[in-house]
Amino acid sequence: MSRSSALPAHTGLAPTSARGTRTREALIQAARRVFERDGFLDARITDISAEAGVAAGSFYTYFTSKDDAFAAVIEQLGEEMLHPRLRELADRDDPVQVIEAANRAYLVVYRRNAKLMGLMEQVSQINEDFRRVRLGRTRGFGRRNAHAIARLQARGLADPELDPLLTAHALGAMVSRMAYLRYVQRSGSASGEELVTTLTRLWVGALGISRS
Amino acid sequence: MSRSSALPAHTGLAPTSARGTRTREALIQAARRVFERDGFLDARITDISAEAGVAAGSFYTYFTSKDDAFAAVIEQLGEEMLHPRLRELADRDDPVQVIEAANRAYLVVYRRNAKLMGLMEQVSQINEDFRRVRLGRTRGFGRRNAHAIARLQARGLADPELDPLLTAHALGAMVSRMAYLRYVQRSGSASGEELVTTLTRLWVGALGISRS
Amino acid sequence: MSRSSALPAHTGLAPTSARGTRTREALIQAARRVFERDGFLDARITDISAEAGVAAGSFYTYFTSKDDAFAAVIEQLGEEMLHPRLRELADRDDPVQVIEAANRAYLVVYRRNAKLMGLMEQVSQINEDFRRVRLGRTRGFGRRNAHAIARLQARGLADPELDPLLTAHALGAMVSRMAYLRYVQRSGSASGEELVTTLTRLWVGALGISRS
Amino acid sequence: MSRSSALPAHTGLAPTSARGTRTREALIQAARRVFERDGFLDARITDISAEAGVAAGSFYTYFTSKDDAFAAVIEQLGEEMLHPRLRELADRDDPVQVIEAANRAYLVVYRRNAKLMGLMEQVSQINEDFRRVRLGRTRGFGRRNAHAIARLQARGLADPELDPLLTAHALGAMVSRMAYLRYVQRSGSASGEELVTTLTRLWVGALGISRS
DNA sequence: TATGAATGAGTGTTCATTCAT
DNA sequence: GATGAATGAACACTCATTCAT
Repeated sequence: MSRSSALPAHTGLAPTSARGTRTREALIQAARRVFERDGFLDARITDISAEAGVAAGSFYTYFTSKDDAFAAVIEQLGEEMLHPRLRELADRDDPVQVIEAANRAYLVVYRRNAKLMGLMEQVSQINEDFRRVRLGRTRGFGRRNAHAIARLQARGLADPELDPLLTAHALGAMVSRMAYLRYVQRSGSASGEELVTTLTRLWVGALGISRS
Repeated sequence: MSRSSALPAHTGLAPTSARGTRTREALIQAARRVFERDGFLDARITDISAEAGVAAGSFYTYFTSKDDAFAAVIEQLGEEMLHPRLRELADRDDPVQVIEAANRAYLVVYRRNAKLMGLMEQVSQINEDFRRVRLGRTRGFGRRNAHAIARLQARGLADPELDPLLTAHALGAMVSRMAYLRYVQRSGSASGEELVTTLTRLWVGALGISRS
Repeated sequence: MSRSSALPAHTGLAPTSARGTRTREALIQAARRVFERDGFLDARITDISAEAGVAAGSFYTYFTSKDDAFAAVIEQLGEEMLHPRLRELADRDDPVQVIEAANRAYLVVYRRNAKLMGLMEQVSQINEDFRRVRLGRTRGFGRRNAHAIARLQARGLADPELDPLLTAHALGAMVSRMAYLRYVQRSGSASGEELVTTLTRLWVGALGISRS
Repeated sequence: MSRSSALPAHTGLAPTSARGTRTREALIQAARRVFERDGFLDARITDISAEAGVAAGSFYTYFTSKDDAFAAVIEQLGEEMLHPRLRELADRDDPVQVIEAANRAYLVVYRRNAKLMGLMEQVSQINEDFRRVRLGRTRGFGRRNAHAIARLQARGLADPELDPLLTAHALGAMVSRMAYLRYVQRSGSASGEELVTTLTRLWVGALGISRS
């Protein structure tokens, strides 16, 4: 999935000179700082320009709007880290270990990018384009995890009664929401390992995986 | 729990006359319609006044701000319906039935108030006060459900290894997020009963409740 | 000079009942308090009504506007106390004593009504009507004092070269401005007696009255 | 005395380009015209912008508020011309000539800037900051003139009984108030020279300077 | 490319005043 | 007379976006 189809269209100039590349990069970094500091709504274009050390007008040399700049910031995150994924759930692997590894990896990355994840959450509620993009990603991850769950069912390792897609969405939502509550809202005092342990145990139980 | 402790302070006049009560009520209904139609950010005070059939200034007779009006709209929801709750988990009841009833009740109410629930989600991302209020409620429900889970553990019906509070939060988050995705984002095509069935099965499995 | 010709026309109802008289009086007292507390510009009609313990609309039963209410407040002062006046400068009196008595009397009254005098100063700068009224009074006092000065000149007691009217205005302005600076602006630390002594000495010297 | 200590803080941008300087200057001139025409309270920001031939928003590029713009207008006056001052009262000079020169100079400047002086008077009654600034200036001039009077006393030329500071304030107030009445309020018909003659004679007599 | 001044549409908010009850 | 809810004109101010230099 190319970025251009996933995120709001970017129509600012693609920098051709080294100087341009530098300015653009400075603006993206500045935008990230300002967004994280003030939130998306309160972030002003002039603040971003000032933070980047360029004139107000220069912003529009590289971005068409605040949304556009936000898209550029988000792009850095990479889509891979936006959802927990049961990678490489090879048939010979221990599913519990795979689940635990996926949850741990997700939480670690989430925590490291907590400010930005919170921003994503915020902007998704404000901007229709981002909401759509985000929903698309959520569905994609749901499908992939659903596939992994179906494999577990086929191997007789998971509760065959469960709808794989609904289950994948529900368990994914559980993990990402807990990460949001803990690392963005700073709710609770659980350590990362406590979260991993509990969430994994919930996954395993929910999927009906026997702990042999 | 008194409203004043749960929602941002309201400082507009409390109407003393019947006419005032009527106008205030008309404004709240109008605000709800405008919020649901345009979203919180795009809702304009004048639109609300116009929708209520009163002069622009009359809005300020009853509300101090858009936030204040939103709080009045939300108040109608009542806190009880904002989270799934394991009510009356009496020791003699079948826990599976209790869980299923709680999930069903929650999803039904959520669906009926989907627009408003989506607004809550949005405003919580925009307004610090609402975010705080919401987080407080989430924690309250978490504590209560944690208590119910601990009871199940004490009765030997639920996995004793699980941390009751984390578990309560995680499973609650799973349900509310699925409701949000299905009824606000309109993602997927699952029926309400399919959601109830799957979510309940996930709860039961996750908690390690044996289906006798 | 009748009040009605000197102050902005009052068109509110003249109260006919005892109850009406009481309400009107309460509003005047409330207006004075609010004006003194908030200044003329920041005083709101509703504040005055509230301070008087009546409904907002009742204000207009007795006054047509904020200006009108202010006029009613000012009326209490009486015009006599607004300027220093050389009263009873009988030919047989010692002019120095007369001047000193006039200055002392003025300063004492000014000090007692300092808040209101400051308001007068303020409103005169804001409201054309009051400015005119005030200027008319100033001129009236100037004429009367000019007459007294001319009498002193005729008796060979005052510098015959001085223009009586200009002199009367100038010395009057000196006293009233000092009172304003000291009691409204709270500038300086001079006592009332120090002011009287110095101002009187300045008058006497300025008029060329020999201290026999 | 730096401007920043004397006038309310200015927080608008300082123009860096020639164009900006021109626009700012145009706005100040426009503000002066509008203030003089409509008075401070009735002057609207949009009128000032329109008068300057710029867009409404441009006002805020250079000023933060109406107060701020007024401060910029006033700055042009310069503090020197705001009060009569006994300059260069060298010991060998004839004090009467010095006093007369000071009064004449003050009245001439006052008359030339009468509209603005009236505005100062008005705004000082409305705006706390300006009131304070103005009072500070009044005190400064009072101190300087008090010093000059003390020198005259030391030389045996002025009444030694007079308190120099009170006297300086009183005589200064007399002159500035007469200028206000004559040139702002347009009271009376005295010519400038008549004012100078009378005021100087009053000063000289009040100070007890013998006309040798 | 960079600059930064200029633009101007868009809306919240106040509060004196009116008037139905 | 008293009430207090309703009115609506009026204006300041922001800030994304443009564009001449």
